[in-house]
Amino acid sequence: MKMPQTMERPLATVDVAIFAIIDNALQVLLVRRPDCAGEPFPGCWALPGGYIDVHKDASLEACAMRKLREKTGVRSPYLEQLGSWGSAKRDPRGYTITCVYFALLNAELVTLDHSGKVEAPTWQPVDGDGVRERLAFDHATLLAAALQRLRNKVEYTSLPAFLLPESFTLSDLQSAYETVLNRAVDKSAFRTRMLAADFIEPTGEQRASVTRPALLYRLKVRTPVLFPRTFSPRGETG
Amino acid sequence: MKMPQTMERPLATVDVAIFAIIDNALQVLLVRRPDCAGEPFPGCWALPGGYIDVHKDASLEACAMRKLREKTGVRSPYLEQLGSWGSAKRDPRGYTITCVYFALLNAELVTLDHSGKVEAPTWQPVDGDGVRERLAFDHATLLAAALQRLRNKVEYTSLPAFLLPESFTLSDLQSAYETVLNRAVDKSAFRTRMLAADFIEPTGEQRASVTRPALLYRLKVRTPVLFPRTFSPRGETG
DNA sequence: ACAATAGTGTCTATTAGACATTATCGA
DNA sequence: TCGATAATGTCTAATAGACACTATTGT
Repeated sequence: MKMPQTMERPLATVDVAIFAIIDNALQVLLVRRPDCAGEPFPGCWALPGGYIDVHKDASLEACAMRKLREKTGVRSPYLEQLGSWGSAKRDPRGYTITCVYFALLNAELVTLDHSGKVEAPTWQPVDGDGVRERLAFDHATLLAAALQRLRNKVEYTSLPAFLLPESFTLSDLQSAYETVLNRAVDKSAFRTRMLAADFIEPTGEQRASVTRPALLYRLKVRTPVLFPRTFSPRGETG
Repeated sequence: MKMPQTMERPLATVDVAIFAIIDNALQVLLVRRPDCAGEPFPGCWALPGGYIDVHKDASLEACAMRKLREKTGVRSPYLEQLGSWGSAKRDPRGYTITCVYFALLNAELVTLDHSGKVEAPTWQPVDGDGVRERLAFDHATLLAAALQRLRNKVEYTSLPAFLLPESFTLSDLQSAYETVLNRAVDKSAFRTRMLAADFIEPTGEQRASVTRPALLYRLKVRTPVLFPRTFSPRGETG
């Protein structure tokens, strides 16, 4: 075995798929690749990300958190490692490894860097397994994997709660589930399940409305909870 | 942003947690670190792994497969990416990133490299969240994460089937589940669930025995299936 | 016949899902 | 009073779990 000092080292990056619900639709934050000579995929849309800085980033998660904070200003989103991709071909500049994270956050907390630069991050609605725009590198694959993980987990976890503001109603929560799942769920079963899972608690406040006011809830725990079953219409098993 | 060519690149490795059932116990394959000057953790137990070879390893999974094949001779185990860990401190030689995989295989397929070298791989029984021996680097953390993922998934997937030989009885399968879960499961419910999940099929053969012979089954699909519910004793929800 | 394991049947508590009904607000 | 949404109640089909029972082999 060669010594590590003489091994040819792959490039290492971190990319982040940042999701939020905007206008009742699941959206993902994208940036534009720089349009300079020598840069691959110039002007193309891509997931936010970049090289790991071995001096700044104490860990992979810290690196993902840094990139997320740089683009959105948000400091404490839900952040989960999705997986890593590595090959000689995914980047024309050579063998690269990317560690991909996905984040869920409430869009109201985001202050986008609207410096007017063309690279400025932009929300794009999710359409099927990705977005309408063509993405740089293998980012379409990464985004599809993130969406698959998200939709899969939403069936049996409290993840959509992290797309909501601090306090929310059960109807808000149900709407978040329905947006991500892209289908309606039964109200009664939904409420029973959410309350049984015991991860939210009433704030004591109500939300005023032109109709009957709804009780407001907040998260009891910052970590997602798992439900013992998946959502499934009657009769389906799996 | 610095150019990639001038960026300080972290070292990139792949480690594999390889599990099998031996003597009715879950065991993991470990190697010894070389006992040379300059090597960190000399003579210490560790997960099999090593540097990514940008010329040999077309992808991360190919790299994991290569390391697994080198240690066990097995070519088609169940292999799943667990996650990646990276920091400046996990290896005294500098900032490293490791992509960790876990593999499930049938111990009978394995031909260990018994060259007599002290680095030769050895099966060690899983004990709680790890093994009795102290592990090099942060491998105790990696192994604990692999065990947690495995045990978690066993509650709602067909993963234990990959620990069995080509053909097996339902009792074999149940035993594999019970070994990994470290608890008994009800026979009737277990059989109903396995057959309903429709991922195994009878081979048409029976296994002769001193008692009533059992029907043999084989996997219908190479990929694991998900059950709509977790195993759970009556009344528990979660 | 017996021991031992394979495989099935029965019963019940639980609960998801479907949907109807009631509650509470502003206008 | 009415419209709209919040919240709860009722009914039923499905099923997991517990456990008893039957089936099939070698000795």
